[in-house]
Amino acid sequence: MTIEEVIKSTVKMDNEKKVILNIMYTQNVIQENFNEVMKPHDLSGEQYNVLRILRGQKGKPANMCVIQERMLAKTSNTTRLVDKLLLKEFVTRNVCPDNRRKIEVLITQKGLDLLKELDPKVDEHERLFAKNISSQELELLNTLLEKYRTTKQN
Amino acid sequence: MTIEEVIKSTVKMDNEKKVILNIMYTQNVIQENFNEVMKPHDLSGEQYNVLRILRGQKGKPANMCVIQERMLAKTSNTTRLVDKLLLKEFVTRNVCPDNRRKIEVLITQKGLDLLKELDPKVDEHERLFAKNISSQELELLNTLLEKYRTTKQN
DNA sequence: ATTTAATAGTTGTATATACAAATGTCATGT
DNA sequence: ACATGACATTTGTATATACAACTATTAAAT
Repeated sequence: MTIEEVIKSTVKMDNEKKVILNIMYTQNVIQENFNEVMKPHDLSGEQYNVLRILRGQKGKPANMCVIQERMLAKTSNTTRLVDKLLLKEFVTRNVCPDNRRKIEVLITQKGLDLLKELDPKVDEHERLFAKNISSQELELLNTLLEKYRTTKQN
Repeated sequence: MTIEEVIKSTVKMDNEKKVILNIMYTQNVIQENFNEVMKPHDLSGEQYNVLRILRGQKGKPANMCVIQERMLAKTSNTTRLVDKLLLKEFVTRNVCPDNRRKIEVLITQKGLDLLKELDPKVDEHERLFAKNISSQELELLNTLLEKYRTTKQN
């Protein structure tokens, strides 16, 4: 389905506009599919993202800054995401003894178990769309997106 | 900046995962930039989107269904978006006389004036990223995104 | 030692997203 | 006419995003 069909546009659109709509809409499709994967586990996509970051720490505690800078959506509110994960006992949160401004967030065994259960589902989700294009095209798509978003200063 | 640098990942990531992160992050970058354009006018990106759809109706009233199906984010709440636009007097809302279940939403002159003022800024926003790649690459990017998101039933 | 600035995180408010339930209206069958 | 189901929209609730204001702590300057 072309992006014109998606938004039921009848007028001709130039490629500059089309690419923006294509990126926005594709992100939407991916996200909706991902949320479907998470839904049976009562986890939002963003909460999953935080858990994944914490696992990546490999036992080293992460403070809020670290979580924030590893997230895709740089403006999301880490405090409240961690609140939700704390309620579900997927993480622990403690004041850092060396610097009491900082917080040490750690993933619990319960959190690690959940991630392990989710791993194959997430892998499948990633392959679902990727298998629509060849591996050369996949690599090209990555290169083009990176190039597209990197605005040269001048 | 590669996506690995963005999320400060040290481990090797396969292209299936990378492309998802690239799409998600690129959408984020575009959206943040777009919100910056809208901010001085106290308009959210989604409110702008509804106004743009209404202008596209060329005087023909749009009901909620029509607005919804033309929006990129298919699950967004049109009622409340229109509420906000109504408060700012950018649209009118009336019950459809032929079918009282339906609502006729129309853009006002004030709304049209605002869009006219925004047009050049939106054009500039679209070109900002597009000029990072050639027109052939732009076309290729559109094709790849479309192909990527279109999952074959089987 | 005290002020000032920087840093880390939390909280408040408005808006948007996601989804289910509820309301009101219309179309159809009997 | 009345019940039933479909349709169009609204409302409620939980979560997330965007952003500014606030609190607490630490570091630096004098």
